[in-house]
Amino acid sequence: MTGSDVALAAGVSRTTVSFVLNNRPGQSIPDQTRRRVVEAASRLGYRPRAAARALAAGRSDIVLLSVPDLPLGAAITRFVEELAAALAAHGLTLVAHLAATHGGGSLSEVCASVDASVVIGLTPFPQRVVEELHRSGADVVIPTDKQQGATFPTEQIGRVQADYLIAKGHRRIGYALPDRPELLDMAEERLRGAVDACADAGLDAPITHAITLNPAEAARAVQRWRTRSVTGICAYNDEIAVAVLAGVHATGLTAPSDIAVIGADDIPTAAVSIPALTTVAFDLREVGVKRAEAVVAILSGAAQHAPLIPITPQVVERSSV
Amino acid sequence: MTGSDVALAAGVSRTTVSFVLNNRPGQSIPDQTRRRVVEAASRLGYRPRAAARALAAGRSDIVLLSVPDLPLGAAITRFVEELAAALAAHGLTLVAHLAATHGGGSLSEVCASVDASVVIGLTPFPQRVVEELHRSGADVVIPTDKQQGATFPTEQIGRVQADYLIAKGHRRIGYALPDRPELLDMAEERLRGAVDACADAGLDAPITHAITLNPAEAARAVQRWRTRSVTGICAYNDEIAVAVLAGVHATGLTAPSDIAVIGADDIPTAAVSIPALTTVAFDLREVGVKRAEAVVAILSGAAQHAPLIPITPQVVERSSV
DNA sequence: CTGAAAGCGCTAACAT
DNA sequence: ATGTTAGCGCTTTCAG
Repeated sequence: MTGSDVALAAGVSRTTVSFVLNNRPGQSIPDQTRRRVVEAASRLGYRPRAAARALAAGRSDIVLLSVPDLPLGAAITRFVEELAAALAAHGLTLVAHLAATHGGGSLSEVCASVDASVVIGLTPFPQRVVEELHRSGADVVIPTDKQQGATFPTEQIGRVQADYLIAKGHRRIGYALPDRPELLDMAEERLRGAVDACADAGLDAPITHAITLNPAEAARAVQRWRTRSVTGICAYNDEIAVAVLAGVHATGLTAPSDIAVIGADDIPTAAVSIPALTTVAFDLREVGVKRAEAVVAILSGAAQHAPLIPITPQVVERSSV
Repeated sequence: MTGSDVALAAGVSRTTVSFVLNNRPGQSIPDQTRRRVVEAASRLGYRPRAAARALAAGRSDIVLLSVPDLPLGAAITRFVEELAAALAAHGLTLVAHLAATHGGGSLSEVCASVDASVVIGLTPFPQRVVEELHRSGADVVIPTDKQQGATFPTEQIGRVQADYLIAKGHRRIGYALPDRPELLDMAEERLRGAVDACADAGLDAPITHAITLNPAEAARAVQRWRTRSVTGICAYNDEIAVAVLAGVHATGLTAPSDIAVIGADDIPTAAVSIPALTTVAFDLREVGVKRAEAVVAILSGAAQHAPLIPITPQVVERSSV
């Protein structure tokens, strides 16, 4: 099933087939001919061979998304779906590279193997990786270290958490950090928002503790917060929040009366934790389509870098605060 | 940086470059020449262009994994990593297609766009989708409806759950099904294992209830189980298990004294639920490498279909049973 | 043992 | 407005 077959079947030349199937602008092809070609193509079940197209055009229509193994929950899924759909609308195809350590190495190899034109990450790629990626054939890599922050700025979520606690009357805030080092980058960003919120409210910066997913260890952290008279905890995410909740339970305390905790991400189990977890949710769907637009703009030379896309986190009130 | 550049730099022909870089067997190339080529290639940072290679060879080295949006937890991540690594060892590259509904449609489009030679799913592809995929250029698609079951059989996990409960003295078992319809296929497989275990022990089949991630609704299910004197619940997965736990708490009961619950998957938060969730974990790493071997075997014509790969689930004892 | 030559299926100048 | 032609970078018979 090649383009020539279609040309033959439609009684036109190969070029014409290419023109109409790619909807090449600046060509005035009679609707009559156009229709014949389209009809022949679909009748024959013609699918252009991606490799040939990429080779000839000098660039593929593959967008590679580097997905770190992070528990971002359903939000990230929606983001990916929306991104894929929006990209597809522009003729681009999204595939993902799942890696525990989203460093360089395997990513650039995959990039070369799939002949990706664009590589997208959730957090900025270090300059070293960016160069590696370009060497592997990527035309555009976003986000990069230099030009901007993460795909979407997550300080907002730390800020919303702290603001909520503060509005509820808490004056001494704690921040529960994850213990997994890969999460630290993202955690610091979220923490920053909480720090700012406290500063704006004239409060001390949150007292941080790293939390392990283990009730006994979480209990220790809770105790330390208590001795510093912390009454409200912002957790990096819902997993950590649930661990903190386990910690307060293990120390014989109860949330929210003794200590309030607010999570982030609104994972499915947040609603069924004990007590039900108050958390902040955010919708990444719009980020997905905005990202896609940015990619298209850069690819077409209409833009240099992808803009930062704000998110608007919203607290989901349940009973842990 | 093309193959000709390397040939020029190494003072050999293009053909020779291709031969040594691909380690083509049946050619006796002097180590001297071989070394010169390799050296030149690495010095120039040569990367063969995937599109050109795929076009000429008639097949790419891309393996596409269809990842449904299911909360399979960390296990799946390990599987993907291992699969990717094992595939890479054979010169194949793994990329993922993330889709909420892992039906046909977009999958086959992505397959065509990335020019994948192999498409792998977690659960069997319906015959219709298999054909679509082949039309999109996939040489091998696994698992298919006809030939075998899922990539790894998960009945085992239902069986292990029920066996554990039975060993603890429970005679009336309940099974907590997810309410999301996309999960039903997999849930039924797991349930089947529990049903078998009960049958083998001479017990009635588990009483099933669909569970929503919502304490009040879960409580209703718990009450119904109670009136049927169920004392032990197997949950489809840990999320559902945590919801059941919330249900027993909401009805004023406590686990495990009033009712025991065992989950599946061992998600990170299982350790910090209240009470800590007893669950069954399984290691998919070996499945990953076995799958990769099967793919290579099929691609080389040494095998027809991929074998079913057994998993050995193990219960992680905590305090909900 | 190495090189020359013919495409793989498609795009894009260039010609008609 | 359509067809002709020349590659894209690589693999792979087939000669030398």
